[in-house]
Amino acid sequence: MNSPKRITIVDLARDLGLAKTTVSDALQGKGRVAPETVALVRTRAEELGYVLNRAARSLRSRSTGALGLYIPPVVRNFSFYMEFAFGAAEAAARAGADLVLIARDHSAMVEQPSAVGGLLVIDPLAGDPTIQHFVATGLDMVSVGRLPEASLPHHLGVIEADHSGLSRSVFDAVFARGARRPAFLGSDGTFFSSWAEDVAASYRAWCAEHGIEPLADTVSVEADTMALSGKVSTLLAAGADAIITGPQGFAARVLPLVRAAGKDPAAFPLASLVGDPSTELNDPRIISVDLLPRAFGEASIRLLVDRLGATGRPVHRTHGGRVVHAGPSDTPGRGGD
Amino acid sequence: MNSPKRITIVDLARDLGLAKTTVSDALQGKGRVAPETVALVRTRAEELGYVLNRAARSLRSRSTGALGLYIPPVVRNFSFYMEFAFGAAEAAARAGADLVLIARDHSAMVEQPSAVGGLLVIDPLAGDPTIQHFVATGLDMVSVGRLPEASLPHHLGVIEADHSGLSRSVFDAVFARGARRPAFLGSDGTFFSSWAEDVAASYRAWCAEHGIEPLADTVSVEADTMALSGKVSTLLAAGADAIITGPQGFAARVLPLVRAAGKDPAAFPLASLVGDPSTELNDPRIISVDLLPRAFGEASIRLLVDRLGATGRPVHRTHGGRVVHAGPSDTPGRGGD
DNA sequence: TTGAAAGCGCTACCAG
DNA sequence: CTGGTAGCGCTTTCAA
Repeated sequence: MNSPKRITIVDLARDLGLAKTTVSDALQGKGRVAPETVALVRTRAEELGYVLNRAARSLRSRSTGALGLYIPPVVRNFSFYMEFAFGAAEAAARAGADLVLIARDHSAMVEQPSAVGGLLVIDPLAGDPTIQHFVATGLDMVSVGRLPEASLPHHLGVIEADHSGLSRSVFDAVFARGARRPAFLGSDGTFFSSWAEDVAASYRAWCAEHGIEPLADTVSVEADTMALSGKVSTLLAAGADAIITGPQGFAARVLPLVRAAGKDPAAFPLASLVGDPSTELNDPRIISVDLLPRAFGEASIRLLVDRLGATGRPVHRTHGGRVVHAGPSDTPGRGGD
Repeated sequence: MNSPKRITIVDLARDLGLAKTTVSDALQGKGRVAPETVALVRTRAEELGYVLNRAARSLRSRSTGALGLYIPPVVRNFSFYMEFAFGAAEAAARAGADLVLIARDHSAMVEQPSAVGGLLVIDPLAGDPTIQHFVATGLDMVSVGRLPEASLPHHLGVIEADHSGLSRSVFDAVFARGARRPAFLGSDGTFFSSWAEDVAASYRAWCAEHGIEPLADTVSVEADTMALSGKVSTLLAAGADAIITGPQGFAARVLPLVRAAGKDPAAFPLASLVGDPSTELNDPRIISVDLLPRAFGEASIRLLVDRLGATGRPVHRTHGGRVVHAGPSDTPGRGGD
C-alpha cells in the first residue's frame, strides 16, 4: 500500500553501469554527455519510473523551482488579488516554476520558512513583520507598488500601474458628467500602499488645477455598511455632487447609500478606482478603472524572473489599465515598460 | 550586496558549545532537551539571524511544509476556483503549510516535480496526464469531486457538495415559479466531473418524478456567445419555459439571449447551478446555488491534512452550499461530514 | 566524454 | 539529558 521505495539516480546508475554523475548530467542535459547516453538514460529512467527528488536538488544547488506570492492579510478577499494570483501562477508555470501562495503569519515562517527562490510582495504595508522576515532571509524580491522603505537589500524591482494617470482620467470623466464638487473616499491606514498615496495625491493635484476645494475622507478597507454610510452622509452634507472611491467594490456599495439619501443616481456620478468585476466593471452607472489584474500578475512574475539573482537598484516597470465608462468611449491605458 | 552567508545549525552549535543534534532538537522542541537549553538556543538563533534550510530538512525527513492544489486548465478562470484556492491557502496556513498552485503542464513536472507533501485535485478530468503523473509519484491526495478512476493508490479522500440535493432544490424553485418545461444546459466533455454527472442525473430523476419530458443539452465550458446562442435557440424552439445552466456564469450570459428571443425574463425562470458572484448570486432574476467556495477550499485542505500519511479506502465528506432565491426564502444547505 | 569523491544542512539513530 | 555518526539524493569539483 505504501510507496514501493522511490528510485534514485544511484539505482539508475547501477542499472545502467554508469556513474551517478553521468546519469545526473544526462537527465538534465548538462551537455557533457554523449547524445546516445542521454537517450539511453532518459529511456531507462522513464521505464523505471524515476522522479527527481526536489529537496536533494535544492539542497545541493541552492535553487528551488518555486516562486512565492505574498498578499497582505487585510486585502486577500478582494477579487483583484485573486485574479492577480492566477495570472501570476500562469506566468510562473511558463517559467517552469510553481507559485506558492504565502498566507502564514510571521511567527510560523521562522520555524518553517517557505521554500521559494524569489518573492512577489504586493501592496506591502509598512512594517509588515512577514515582509521584514523575508528581507532578513535575503530572498530576492519584486514589489507590486513601491515599498514603504526607501531602500532594501534584494529588492530587485517595482511594478505598478499608472495610478495617477488612470485616476486623473476618472476625475475628468466625472467632471465631464457635470460634477463640480467631486468627493474622494480613499482607504485609510489599515491598508496603506503606494497606490493609495498616488491616487490621493492625484486627486489633490486635479482639484488644484480645476480650482476645486478638495473634499476627501478615508475609510478602512474592512469598513462595514454602517461605517461607510456615515462617511457618505458626511460627504453629502459637505456638498459632494459625485463620489470617487478607492478600495475595490466600494463604489457599488455607495450606490444604494446615495440613493437612500435622496440623490438621483443618474445625476450623481459614481466612480471606482479599482473596478470590481462583480459589481462595478459591468455597471453602466459606475465609472471604473479596470487594472487588468490577470495580466498584471503575469507581468509581475515576468519582472521577477527577469531580475532573479541580479543586483543593483530596483528596476521599475509600468503595467497598463483602462478606464471603463458607461458609453463606448473607453480610454485605453498606457502599458509596457 | 549578496547574502553574507547563511548561518547553519553547525555555526550555532559551535557558538554555543553544543552538539548540532542538540541545537536541532532545541529548535524544534523535540522534547529531549532541557528547557533552559532550548531557551538559550532559540535566543541565540534569533540573535544570529538563523533561518532553517527547508531543503535540508525535507531531504532528511521526507516531508515538505507545502500542500499542492491542482486545478484543471480549462476552468482556471472561473471565480469559483479562485475563491476556493484562497480558502485553501488560508486553511493550509493554519496547518503551518504553504499552498502551491500547480499550473505547469505534465511534461515540465517530470523534470521538476512540485515539492509538495500532499495534493488537492479538483474536478479532475479523466486521463489528465498531470494527475496521472502525481499518481505515479505516489503522492497522497484528496480529490474535490469523485475521481474518474474507480480506485487509485494514495487517493485518501473525496469531498463534494451535495450537488444532487442542491440542484433538486433549484428545480423545485423553478417549478414553483410556474415552469412546466424547464430545460437543462450542462457542460460537455471538455469538462467532465462527477459534479456534472450528479447534476445531470438529478435533472433526469426530477423530470421523471414530475412526469416531465427531459429537455437537456450540453455546451463546452469555453463556449462563446455564438455557440451559447445556438443552444438557447434550440431549447426555446423545443418548448423550454425555463433554463437551468450548469457551468458558472452561464445563466447570466443566457439572460440577454432569452430576452433577445422575445421572452419576458420575468416570466421565464433562469437558474445557475454554480452561482457566479459577479453576475448571478446578487441578481434577483436568477436562482442560483452558492457553493461557498472559500469554505469549500478550507474544508478540503482540512480533509487532506487529516488524512496525510493514512492508508485505506478514501474517506468521504460533504460540504454545504445554499440556494439563493430572489426572495428571502433561501434554503440552507446541509454541511459537515 | 566519463568517473570518483566530497559535501550541501539537516534529522534519525544509537551511544553515553 | 546530551553527543557522535551516518546518511537523505543530488550537484559540484576535479581528475582521468
